[in-house]
Amino acid sequence: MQITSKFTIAVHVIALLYFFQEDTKVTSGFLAGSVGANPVIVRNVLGNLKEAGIINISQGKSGISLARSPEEISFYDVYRAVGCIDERGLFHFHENPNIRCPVGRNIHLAMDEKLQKVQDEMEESLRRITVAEVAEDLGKAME
Amino acid sequence: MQITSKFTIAVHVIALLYFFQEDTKVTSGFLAGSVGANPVIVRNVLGNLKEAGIINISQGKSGISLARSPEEISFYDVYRAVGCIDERGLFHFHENPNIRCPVGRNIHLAMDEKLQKVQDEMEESLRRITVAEVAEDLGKAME
DNA sequence: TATCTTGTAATAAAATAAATTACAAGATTA
DNA sequence: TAATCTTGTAATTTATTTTATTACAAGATA
Repeated sequence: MQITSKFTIAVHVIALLYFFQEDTKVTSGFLAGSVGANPVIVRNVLGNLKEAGIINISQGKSGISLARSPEEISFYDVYRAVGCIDERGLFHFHENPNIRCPVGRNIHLAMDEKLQKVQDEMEESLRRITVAEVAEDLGKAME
Repeated sequence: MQITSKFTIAVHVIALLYFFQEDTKVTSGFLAGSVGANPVIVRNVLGNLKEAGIINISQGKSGISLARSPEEISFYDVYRAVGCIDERGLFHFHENPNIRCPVGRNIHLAMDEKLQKVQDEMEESLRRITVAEVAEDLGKAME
């Protein structure tokens, strides 16, 4: 299992905006060209990012742009925006434990809190990284 | 995306062994009955756990049993044993960034280390939880 | 008004996960 | 030793999820 590529696509898109929004009218086609994914996928990601208040979308000459600076965009913000994880959580619990078995009847209860903690800590890790750090590394590599 | 249910199945199986191995000849059929999954799925999980040195498998009257105590089995041990995450890692990187774009060319490099750190920290969280804690909570719930 | 772009629905294709069927081989025990 | 039970595993199918594609209406601009 893996976290959907919508997440890395979104970070890639934000980095593109950071480097190109000043000089270029950025469109979904331009972004899709660098990402190497279908423009509709990119447009969906863009819709998610807009809804989360991370970017502005305009069909006019201003094009697509960042709504806030990369320092203010954490990996967690992006991960939430693109809906990496739904209400079912990070772990997939097997569906049909036998309730006539004392272990089967209680295993969900006994594990849920622990699995939630792992997920919470993972999300905490994502909060500690910002897109600014990616932009910085990109800046160095692009020199 | 979600981590495969093989993980929760494996923890469930280990808990069953803890509570039943003394009194019962535990077979894959017995385990599958409590888990509510196909016996072949359970047998595959059992094979993984055996390979990791977590359980013993015998076709004789001793049946399937724990090779070490629940205190010595962390969630990480189980997660590794059942191969939740392959060499590609927790995050799915989009496959075709455009190498003619300076951002597309370097985005992988700029993100990899950060994503790896998130994964490492998630695995560290898994190391801090043992199956003994699950067994303890089960014991309480089963009273 | 002609053109470009976004938003979105509907499908389709690809990848992954889980279930199922089938059966050979190991171990037991009667 | 023969009959039975169980594991290990391959092959196949089904279900689910992810990604791509096609199509087009509607917004914005020049």
